[in-house]
Amino acid sequence: MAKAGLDKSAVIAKAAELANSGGLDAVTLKSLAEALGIQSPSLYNYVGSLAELKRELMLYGWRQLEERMLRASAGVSGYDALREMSRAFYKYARENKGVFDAALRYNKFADGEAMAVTAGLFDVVYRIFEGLNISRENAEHLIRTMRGFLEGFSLLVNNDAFGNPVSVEKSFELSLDVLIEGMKALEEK
Amino acid sequence: MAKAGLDKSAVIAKAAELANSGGLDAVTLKSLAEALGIQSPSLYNYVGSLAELKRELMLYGWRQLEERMLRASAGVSGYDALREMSRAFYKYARENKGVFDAALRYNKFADGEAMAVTAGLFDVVYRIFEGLNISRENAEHLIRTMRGFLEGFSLLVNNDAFGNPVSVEKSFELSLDVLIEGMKALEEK
DNA sequence: CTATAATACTAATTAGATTAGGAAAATGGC
DNA sequence: GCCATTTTCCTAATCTAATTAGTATTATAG
Repeated sequence: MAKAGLDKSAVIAKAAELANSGGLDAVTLKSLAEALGIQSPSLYNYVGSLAELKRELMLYGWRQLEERMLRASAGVSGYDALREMSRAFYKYARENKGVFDAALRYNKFADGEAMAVTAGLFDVVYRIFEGLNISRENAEHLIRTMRGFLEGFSLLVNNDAFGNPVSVEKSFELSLDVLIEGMKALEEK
Repeated sequence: MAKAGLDKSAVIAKAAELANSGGLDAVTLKSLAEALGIQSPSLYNYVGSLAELKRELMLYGWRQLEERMLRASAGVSGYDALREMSRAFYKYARENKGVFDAALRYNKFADGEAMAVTAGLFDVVYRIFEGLNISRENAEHLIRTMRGFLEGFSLLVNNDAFGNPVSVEKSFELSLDVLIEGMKALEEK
């Protein structure tokens, strides 16, 4: 049997592909092995279990998100940076449904590795908030507001949960307006 | 074999209990049957499959949410009603992690029954927004903003995704402030 | 050119969902 | 109260997917 010449990152990447095309539940060791042209037990050379594979997918998603968000906010500052970063987040979620689903579902502060992955992301976000004339304490809360909105809105869109035909893109932009105006109003008090 | 005297709603209720105590993944036909004191094949007298059971759990969650939100906003109007309703949503999510998870995960506008369940909920929300001096078109968008935030924030809290010790309750209240101030600012334009 | 490690395989086990077929309990009509 | 029907439950069997065990083959280091 010729070796397939795989490595862990290739396995994760293929799992990401499967997740994005068929949904996270379509990622099984069986389907993944088949997609890679090997037998499912062989996957244990790369991952410890199906659960671990999904966790890797979660980390993979957060790494990619960080990269996109970082890139999107480069060279921009203030509320524009916040907007650009939010759009990058949303765009990634829309274009990578399966991986995003994994990122959300296993989005826990359980261990060091998961924290390390999101730490970089937080650096970016904190830096943006520093340029926003917002107190450190409020920033802590408002970042949570943004996280909540971005993750929830993206999840809803990915689930086709908005039943009516009103433009989703417009809803997103208007939501950003509301959030930003709200933050500004808060600081003026 | 003495009959257990079950019916569909008792089965769903027990599934909800299992989901809330051990997480949605802890709900298997095996564990559910055991909790009910019957054998797993007997469950097919009440539900067509595991997938259908989870769907029922989703509907169960939305029905309960509607009831809570309706109750919370009774006798209140304007932005206070929005606040109370949001708090009721968040509270339910916090106190019913497993069911809420099911409600989110299967939150699609797939079929008539799912739409019927959430239709009542939307009536309540639309009525509140009518008292808010917000145009019908904007209301459509802002409801999505609120849904996004509420679902996302609740999910994050349930996943312990907020790693630092800053008060989550305060974050929630401040988020409502921001959202409401933002909406007001929007109307003043 | 060999020793070791890495990669892949087949075969077997396990858990859980589901199906098939049958027995016992409840129910409705008389 | 009694029978026919339906409902509820059971055991046995099947199926799919994860996982484990054990082995062969390919790569790689020296």
